[in-house]
Amino acid sequence: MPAPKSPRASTPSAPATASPARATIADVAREAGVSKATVSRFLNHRDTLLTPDIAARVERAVSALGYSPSPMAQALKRGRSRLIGLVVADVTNPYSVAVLRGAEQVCQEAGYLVMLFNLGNDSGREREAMAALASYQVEGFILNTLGRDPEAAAEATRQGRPVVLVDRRHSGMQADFVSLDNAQAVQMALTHLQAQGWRELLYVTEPVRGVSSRTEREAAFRAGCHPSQQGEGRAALSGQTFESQEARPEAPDAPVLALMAALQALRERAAGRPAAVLSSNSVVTLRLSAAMARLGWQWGRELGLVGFDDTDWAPHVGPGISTIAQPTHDLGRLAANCLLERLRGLSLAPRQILLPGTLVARGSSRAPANPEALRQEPTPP
Amino acid sequence: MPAPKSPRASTPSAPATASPARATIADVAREAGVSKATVSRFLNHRDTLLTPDIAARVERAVSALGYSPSPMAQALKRGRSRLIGLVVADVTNPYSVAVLRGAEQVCQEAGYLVMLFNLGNDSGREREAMAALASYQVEGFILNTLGRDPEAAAEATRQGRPVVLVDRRHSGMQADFVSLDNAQAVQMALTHLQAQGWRELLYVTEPVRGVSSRTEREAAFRAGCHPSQQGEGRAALSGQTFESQEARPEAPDAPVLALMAALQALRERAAGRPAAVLSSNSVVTLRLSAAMARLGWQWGRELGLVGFDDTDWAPHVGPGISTIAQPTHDLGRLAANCLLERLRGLSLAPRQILLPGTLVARGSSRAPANPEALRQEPTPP
DNA sequence: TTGTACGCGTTATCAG
DNA sequence: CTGATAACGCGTACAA
Repeated sequence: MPAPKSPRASTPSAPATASPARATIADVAREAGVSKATVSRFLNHRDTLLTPDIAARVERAVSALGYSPSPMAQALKRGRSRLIGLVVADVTNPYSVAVLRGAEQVCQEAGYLVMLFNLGNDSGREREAMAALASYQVEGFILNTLGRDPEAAAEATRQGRPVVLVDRRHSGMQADFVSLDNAQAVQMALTHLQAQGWRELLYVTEPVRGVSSRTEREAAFRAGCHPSQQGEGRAALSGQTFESQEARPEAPDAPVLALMAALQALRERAAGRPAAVLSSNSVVTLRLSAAMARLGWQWGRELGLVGFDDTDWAPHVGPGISTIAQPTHDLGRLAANCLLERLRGLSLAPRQILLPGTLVARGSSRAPANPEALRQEPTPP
Repeated sequence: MPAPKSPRASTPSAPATASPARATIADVAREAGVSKATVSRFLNHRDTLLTPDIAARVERAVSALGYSPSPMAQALKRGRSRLIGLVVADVTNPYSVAVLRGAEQVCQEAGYLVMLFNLGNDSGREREAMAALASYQVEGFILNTLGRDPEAAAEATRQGRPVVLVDRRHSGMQADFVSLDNAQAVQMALTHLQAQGWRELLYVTEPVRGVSSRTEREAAFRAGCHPSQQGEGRAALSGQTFESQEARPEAPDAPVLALMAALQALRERAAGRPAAVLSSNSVVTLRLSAAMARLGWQWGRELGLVGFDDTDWAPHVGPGISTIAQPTHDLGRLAANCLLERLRGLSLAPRQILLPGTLVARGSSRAPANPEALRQEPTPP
């Protein structure tokens, strides 16, 4: 048996002590005394029977050299890269992180790796992100972006790679969609607030700007609140919507000031009836809390509160913040699974997967001290 | 001028309406009527002068076809993949996310993409993570892991790829290290607590288990607190350390119960002198807050608190939680920059970059009601 | 059943 | 200055 030639002998200038660079399929073939094709078959088409003798030799060589095929070369050859592109509007958002976690887990289990692209809230770069990811031959996309870049939709379909949308729909895009059931969630929150005796409501959201989840939540709120019917005898909720501005560098607390004004207006409108706020996500909830602190008010006393997103700090702010918990981890897992199914060839019309939220009741929405509203009939006549 | 041949004409079975798949360098060459080599040179070696005529033709062809080279093929050819591997112990940790953000930003600006691998707190998979990333030819690693997998260090040096460690050192690993200056940060917190009049201290940390940042912080705490010198006339701080257990599924609130006991012991030990807690990170801070709530105690009243990590919710818990803010974003940016410098060929001994923390004083550490301790001399004789 | 030869998209080398 | 050619590591028709 001939002594195996030293690997990488082709470059004479390389020092003999060079790191034992990755073994290639050729190395394995040489070591096992077979052809590259045989090694390749052994790895990819185990069903095609090989002579037990040969198979054993290859197997031994593979483990001896610690060989594993180069995904790069594989991708080049067969187009499949075992890579998933994940584009996120803002990694700072705990929601996005949870999705990332779920998706990454599923992908890893399936032998895929996730390439992350963070937009850093610069939604204009969505197309750029997809192009960058695509250049690495990612096999599909999971998009948790604002969905406001029309070019992104075009880019996706043009590339012909499957796409799964998480939380935000993209107008012109044919794709699976995974999200919280926003209508159900809002309705659940409203029912809870009403049952607790809160009557006058304010929905606080970031600027809607066509972002689907924001639109849906606001619409559900409007539908659930009979606006300004406070004259009637029914125990109906009345409510309004307020768009909290983004924080701008020049006037960092302008949004808080605006929020304070809105909260004061809310209580005036309520005219003694218990008033509460529904917050569209955890960022808004924090901003609201800042406004409350500046006003010297406390959740559950001057105002009630239910907020989207059950963060880990929610129990510890004020009397505990009541939240709508999203099954974020499952959303991420489902998104990844959808994508993997498509990659396995599943060809269905775009699916919609809507998961219900859960209400976590805490102090911020407990029955208000003023029992006035409770004298009303809870059920319509 | 001949009509350009339809791309991908080689496969007759492909439908004519197939998506216009990425243009290759061959397409450009054909379009421009030059050789592939010329196109390649035009792109990579602009310094090598080309005939203006030819250069113009190539340029036109490139933009006409919207050509951009395939990083995959480039990686295959030259080993460099323009990929950075980022391994994170736990994406759920806001600290890790901040690092991720900073690093990703710098990498993107430099034309690199980040491949993320989340360990999900399973530190045993560190080696696996690095191997997976390495198979995609990542050019270097940023590691924010526990640093307890000795094989990981071996793997890294064996691969000969540059590594930057963030926040946690790895014992046997030759690598740049970027982190908060833990000694400075702890000392700063202790000085603040002492100045505010807190005398008996407890340091609460997750189990140290050889994790470098935990070790360093605990050591700094011990050094800054003269343990149990309460008999002396000096206004020295005395303190102890407590390791908060991990939450286990069977007994989810066992850690909180243990914490409650520890806090009660602390106050007994203090015997009337103001007692405060230093928390090793935001997760521990939250657990501490849970214990406080169960005890019916409030930060800044029954106990003082300073906690590592200035999260966005810190101002809104209780009277506001005093924190040690880490320059997380800069840490991420610096880590990435270190790596990029190494990739550009910088060959220096491993560097250590320690950034100072900032104290954000809030209600939880304001001077305690009991002014007893304030009568002591603030400066030693 | 196994080996040979080619091509995936690039880049580097060597002629011309 | 430019073009042909080989090679990177791998998978797969095709031939043996």
